[in-house]
Amino acid sequence: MNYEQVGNDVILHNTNSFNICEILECGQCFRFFKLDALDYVIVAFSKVLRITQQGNTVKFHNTTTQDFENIWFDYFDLQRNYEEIKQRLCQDDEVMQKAVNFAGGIRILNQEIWECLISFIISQNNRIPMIKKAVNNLSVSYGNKICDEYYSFPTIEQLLNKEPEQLKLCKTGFRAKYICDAVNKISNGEIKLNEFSKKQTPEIKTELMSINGVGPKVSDCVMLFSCKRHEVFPTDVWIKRIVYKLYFNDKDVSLKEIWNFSNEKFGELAGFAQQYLFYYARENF
DNA sequence: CTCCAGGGATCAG
DNA sequence: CTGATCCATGGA
Repeated sequence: MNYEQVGNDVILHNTNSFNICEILECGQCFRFFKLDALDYVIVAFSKVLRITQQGNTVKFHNTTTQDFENIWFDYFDLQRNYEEIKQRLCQDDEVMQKAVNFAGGIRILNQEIWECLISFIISQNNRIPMIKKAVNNLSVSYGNKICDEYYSFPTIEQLLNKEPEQLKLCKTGFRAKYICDAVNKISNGEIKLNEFSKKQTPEIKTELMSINGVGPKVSDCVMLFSCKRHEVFPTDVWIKRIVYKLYFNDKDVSLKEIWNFSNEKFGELAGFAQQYLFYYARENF
């Protein structure tokens, strides 16, 4: 892979394991807008980025080499060798071979922790289109306008001292009080998001789960999608279904059995395996 | 109309 | 520790 600045765009050549549709639609991220097939607008880090793709050429519109190197390179996890990851996961595993064959262009985005946390709090018992709407409503109501109809996700300060009833206007529903609790615990220093990178995974999980409305699934998503903890295996209804069906011969198993299974089978690659399986399950069952 | 969604809190046994 | 019920909201 190599890249070059052409006018106002940065163009990636010879990109492998990269499909912008699969990356965005696989459920890890909620702040994007589809303009066309392989033509998306992403809002992250208070910036608006349009991406188009043709084959293994990816164009980042209206950006600079500086932003590409400082923000988007890590955001899209471009330093990681996904070919090797896929090869290791598919070794002696026909299920994973199908999943990877279906969507081998998935990459795990490295998102901002704060936004990721609030987004996945909203995700509980909710549907993806509704989650996207609620997150966007919060951004329009409390964030800053970046350009056109695009707004940055609100900062912690911008959500400070808001009542649950106010946040419900953004269609967050019963989760509004959970958002308030997250804001409070972070703003009073009880939870320090910027120290997560120094901590062990179980320690982060305990801290996240001290927030009302954050359980094992939401905390695993936050750790996988914004803390680079690839050994976790976020287990929701879809993952349960596909793991039963494809690995346990339709036998209903407990959460702990699924975690033990993923840990033994996928180990440090469990998070990647989860994304391939999740997208495969969502689109095919 | 009813049912349910990328879960988790709460309560009963 | 395991299971049932409820939660806002809106689309099917």
